Amino acid sequence: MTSIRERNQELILRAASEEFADKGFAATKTSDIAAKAGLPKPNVYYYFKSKENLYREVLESIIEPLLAASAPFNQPGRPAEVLKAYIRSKIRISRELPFASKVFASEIMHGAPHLSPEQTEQLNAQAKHNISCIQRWIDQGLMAKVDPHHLMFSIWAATQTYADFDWQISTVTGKGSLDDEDYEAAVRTITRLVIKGCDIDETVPSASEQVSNA
Amino acid sequence: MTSIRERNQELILRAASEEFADKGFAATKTSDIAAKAGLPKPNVYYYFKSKENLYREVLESIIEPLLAASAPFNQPGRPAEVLKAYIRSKIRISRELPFASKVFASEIMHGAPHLSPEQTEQLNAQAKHNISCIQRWIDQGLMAKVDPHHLMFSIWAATQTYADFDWQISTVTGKGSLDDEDYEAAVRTITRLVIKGCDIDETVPSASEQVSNA
DNA sequence: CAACATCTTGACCCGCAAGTCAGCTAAACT
DNA sequence: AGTTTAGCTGACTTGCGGGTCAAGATGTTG
Repeated sequence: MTSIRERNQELILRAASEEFADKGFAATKTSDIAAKAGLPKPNVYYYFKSKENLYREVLESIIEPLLAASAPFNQPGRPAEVLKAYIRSKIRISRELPFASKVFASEIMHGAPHLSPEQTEQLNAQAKHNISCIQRWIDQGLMAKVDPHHLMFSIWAATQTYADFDWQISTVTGKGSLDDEDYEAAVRTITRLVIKGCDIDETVPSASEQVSNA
Repeated sequence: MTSIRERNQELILRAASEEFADKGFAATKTSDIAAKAGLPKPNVYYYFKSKENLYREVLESIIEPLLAASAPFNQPGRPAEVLKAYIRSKIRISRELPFASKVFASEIMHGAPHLSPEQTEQLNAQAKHNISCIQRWIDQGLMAKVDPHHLMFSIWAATQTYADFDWQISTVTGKGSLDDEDYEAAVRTITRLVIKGCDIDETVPSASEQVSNA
């Protein structure tokens, strides 16, 4: 049916996110996007109104996954489980959506000039919610008094870095790209820092409590 | 004497680092740099050969401070002191050189296309040194077995984030800019995560051992 | 003050990349 | 087959921004 349209839009979007991630918005040429997508330049404009539009769609595509990563904070749960799940999700995004992730980070670095106020508000609200959630845990004595803002910034940064600074990571580790085990090690390390840093004792194993309600 | 030259170069460099930090290399217009410096555009070219040159000088300016931040790793010292000093230095750089710092991060994000091989190598060597230093501590049983690579990535990311994602931090905290106490809290939080995450016990107070050699 | 160097500036050039368009081809529908 | 819609493309326009220049202003030195 509209499979041509869908296929080409997808090709262009994919190419665009790679190019934008690599070079940034301004340094990216639409002709390069077209070339990477294997299409002539006017096709890009046939499917997307403008370079900026295309960029916004790339940005758009990462927002929902990012919000979804905060899901653990939106249900009741003990600190250890929530934080672990959050860290794991954030790392997964850095791994599975590295380009869009990087584009997003770059956008934030420059003051989010292309994000709509609604998007900004949505992300901001979620961040604030997560922080207040942590504050509640502290008040309830479930974890140590670690500044929730700075804790969140550290988690955000430590997980995001695997998308943003992939070049640095490749250079320092000497590996072209990280494998499953590397990402597991990343999750382990960050989780450890956070869990131990917050003095969260993990007496109860994770699986048991969810099945039975005793 | 050459005070005109020095003054104007300084003005231009300062303006340039702000502009490059704000918008990135490609999106920055030399005319905007000139305007921010309060000079006509040709002056920029009178003092600096090209936009790229100017950019490289901004980059250059942050490398030495960054290497200096790793100084604690270059002298013998116990893990707690070294890591604390490193974290504090990195945060200080993010605070005191926020623009150049951001420019550098952006450069790294895009694969360091403007860094000379020597600069890359120097930074890389220092990073590897720091990591092997941590590995040695682990081997000596001075800290827990935390993957040194990922530990360094986390520290780098968590400290760097205060320069790179200042907008996000302002938005989430609701503050226009962070004050002394905020940066202290940042240092405290990151230090805590690292020290506790690495199971480093801080039995010996820091001051005593350096003065007396008993 | 003369002559020399440094600095400043408005006006200009030029290349590059965003975006357009007219006309084409290939599907889809009847 | 014939008509309509969707998709494709080479060739073009246009504006913007990096970089230059030649002439003037302002210092500097003996």
